[in-house]
Amino acid sequence: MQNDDAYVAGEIEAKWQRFWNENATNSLDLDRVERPYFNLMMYPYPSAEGLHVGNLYAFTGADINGRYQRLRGEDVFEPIGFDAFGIHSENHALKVGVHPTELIPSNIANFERQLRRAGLMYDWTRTVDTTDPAYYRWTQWLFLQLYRAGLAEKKEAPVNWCPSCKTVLANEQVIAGRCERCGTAVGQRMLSQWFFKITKYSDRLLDNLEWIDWSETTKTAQRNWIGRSQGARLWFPIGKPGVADSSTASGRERAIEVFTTRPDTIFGATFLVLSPEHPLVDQVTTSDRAEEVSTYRAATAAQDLTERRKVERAKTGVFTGGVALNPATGQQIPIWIADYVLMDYGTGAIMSVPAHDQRDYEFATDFGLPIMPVVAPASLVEGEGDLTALSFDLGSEAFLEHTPDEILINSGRFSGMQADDGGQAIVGWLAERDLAEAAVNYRLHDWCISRQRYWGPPIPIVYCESCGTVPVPDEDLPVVLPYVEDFRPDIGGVSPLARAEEFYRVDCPECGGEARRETDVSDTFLDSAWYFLRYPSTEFDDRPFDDARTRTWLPVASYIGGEEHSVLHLLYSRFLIMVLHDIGILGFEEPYKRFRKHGLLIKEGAKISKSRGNVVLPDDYVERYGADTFRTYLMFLGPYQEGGDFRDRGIAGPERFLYRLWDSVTAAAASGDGGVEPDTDVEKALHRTIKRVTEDFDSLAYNTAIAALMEYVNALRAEARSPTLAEVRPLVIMLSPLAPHIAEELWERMGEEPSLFDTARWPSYDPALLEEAEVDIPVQVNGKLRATVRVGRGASQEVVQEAALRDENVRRHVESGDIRKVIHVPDRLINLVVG
RNA sequence: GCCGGAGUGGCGGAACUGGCAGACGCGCCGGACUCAAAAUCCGGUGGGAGCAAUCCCUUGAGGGUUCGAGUCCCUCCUCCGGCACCA
Repeated sequence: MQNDDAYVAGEIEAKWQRFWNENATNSLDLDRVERPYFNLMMYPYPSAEGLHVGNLYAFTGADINGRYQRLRGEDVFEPIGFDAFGIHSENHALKVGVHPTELIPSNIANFERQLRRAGLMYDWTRTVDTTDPAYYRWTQWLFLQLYRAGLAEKKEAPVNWCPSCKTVLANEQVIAGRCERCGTAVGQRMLSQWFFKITKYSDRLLDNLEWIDWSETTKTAQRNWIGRSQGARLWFPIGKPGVADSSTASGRERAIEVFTTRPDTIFGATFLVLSPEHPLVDQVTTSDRAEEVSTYRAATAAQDLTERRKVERAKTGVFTGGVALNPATGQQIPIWIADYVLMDYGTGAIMSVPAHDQRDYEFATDFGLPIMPVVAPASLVEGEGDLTALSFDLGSEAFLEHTPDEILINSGRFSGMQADDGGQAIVGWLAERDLAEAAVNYRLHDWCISRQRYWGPPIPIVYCESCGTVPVPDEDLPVVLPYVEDFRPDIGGVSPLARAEEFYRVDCPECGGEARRETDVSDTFLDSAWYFLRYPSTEFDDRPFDDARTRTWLPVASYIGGEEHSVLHLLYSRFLIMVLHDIGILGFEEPYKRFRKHGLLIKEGAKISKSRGNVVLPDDYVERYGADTFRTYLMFLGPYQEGGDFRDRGIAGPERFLYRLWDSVTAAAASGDGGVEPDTDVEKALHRTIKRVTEDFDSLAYNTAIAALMEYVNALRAEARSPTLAEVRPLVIMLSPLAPHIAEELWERMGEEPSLFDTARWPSYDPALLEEAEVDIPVQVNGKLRATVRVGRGASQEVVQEAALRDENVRRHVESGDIRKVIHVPDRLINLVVG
């Protein structure tokens, strides 16, 4: 039989989406708010394929938080935008042969359609599109802010070069030696590029992690990326064989600087190794070794970066013929070059301590260099007389333990000291001759932001013969990206814009003379480093962000996004906001008050990817089951912050749940509250549910929140009567963040004023109702469960024990001996220990 | 190698500060409705022994702490993520 009142998702969802649009339900007056709550989610790259189920998973979880906070009385601002510049978009445009200026608008339109259909609470009056000149004008302005603050500089440096994308990449965009975008092995080139000096902020980026409220895994990833190492810089004077004298050696002139985390091992440094690219190589190389050295350097230069950085590879290297003085021992030690020493970490040179570094050990073994242990466990050298001339057998590898109970040996007057203390003492001692200082080294590099590509904001700089590097004046912004027919990248490392003469030929803003524009564009990650600042100020075209608006809405209250951006976007935007804070533009230095990563969605145990052919298209599911069911299903799959496994069959659960809930609520709407006595059991169940759902929503535990709602609906259905409105009204409110359309419809059918999100308030629970008058106490005998007894809440041990001993099964197990001990946890458990 | 996170039924996953392991859902089995099927509804469902009451086993493996361990400690294995010839 056809039920007129049946739940038809498609119709209901269309109805409420229309309602939200017509009534501007999801827009708010940003200047008239009491409790601003900026609910941010990572804006998508608008791909041609359309919205990915992973996008929707991310957005839905964030949207639920936004709707929940709104019901709790927050003034929630939930915007969305499009990260439409960048290599990703451009590569796709190249592939399909359509100009990005045509492609992007249609992709964005498609995304918007899909997002609207999915029932997200976006304020569509405030979107951001990074390719809009009204937006990137301010991206360029930000570049100039950094330039003026001395934090942007152009320098010749070895940079990562992707031969397929034909552009440089930031370190953060090189994953395991390969291009983040296309997977091609990345090489190195010396090019003149614009860098942002993010390394100046290393310590602050690290230190603030202590107090910001972020997912712990994301913080860890950032810590690893910044890679702070505590140690020392040491200088090894370059010596001519037979000439230099350790007793007089001092100062840093003509010395090789190394960084080490283990200055305590310097007495064991038996040779130095320079990176083949090191600038002092020519200086130390003797004429008889010159040919071999240059051959080796050429071979290294020709090598693939991925290949070079493989740990398992056998060590190679050559002797330069040069020697240096070990400033601690006074001995001459040979200087080698080897490609296992990297120019882009530390100083590009190392002191080699083969006894206590596995790499150095292998190198020394292969090339017959001396190995001298200088650190030993205290237990090993106990009772030995002269620690200054002691050795021990290393076996076939370096001794690396580095525990507090190790002492120095073979280390002159430092022998016998605890290793770390000794290290400090040695640094102090060498510092007297200006040959050492305590130092910190970072893995983090300056952020290379130049891209030799087309699809990005032109870097707003002009080069003039007489004035040099000249920033484009603010009033001349934006430097509009010109339409060029042929936007293909150039193998020679020049931007496509370098072929557009009408673009780059320009008068110098200072002297009016002939000048040339910078033809590189900036990295997409600069666009996304600040987009959230723009959302509250989209209507202002004379400023990037309005002061008052920014004070009201920022920093962001809640940010939710994928972990893949732990070290790219999230690090860059923290850096940028710190800079803007320091130059007095912003009043805060961390952009996101709370950040939570969402998990990864997989399908039937496998990663979702195009190559696997298991891509899930949200449109199909939304069409078939409705957005509400699909949203609920996605959130039910597993803990939101850990991800879930998408299985087609599973969607039946949430689907049935919504049908049953619909039936219960429409039945209540039909019968009303009249004539039914309040049922204390149902009431208690309701209050328990409110507590659980509230706590779960606070911690983004949507899967268990849904389970709690299911249990409550099951409890309602177990009653012989129809539920009352009082029993279902809070249920509908709690459901609404998950399934907003059906909730609106039921809210209206219950006689309430739409929109629910304006007229409803999140329910509260009465703690008194959570407490049962009687509780079931598990009874254990020797830790094994033997019965449960029902006693009054707060019953004493005597009462519980007596009740327990009335149970036949318990008596049987106690019979065997005396009760020696009783563990009673009030209202929880009793354990009789029988011996 | 270093740093994080995780291993629980046939499956996805629950379990607060150490206190009834397996919530909720999928699937499966049985029943009702139906000429039949789908849908829906009701009941069952970790493994083993037993007619049953009940008992034994069970949270990656092995030890330990405890009256009591999925949860804490030690050793190990596997998987996922980050970093990685990083000095």
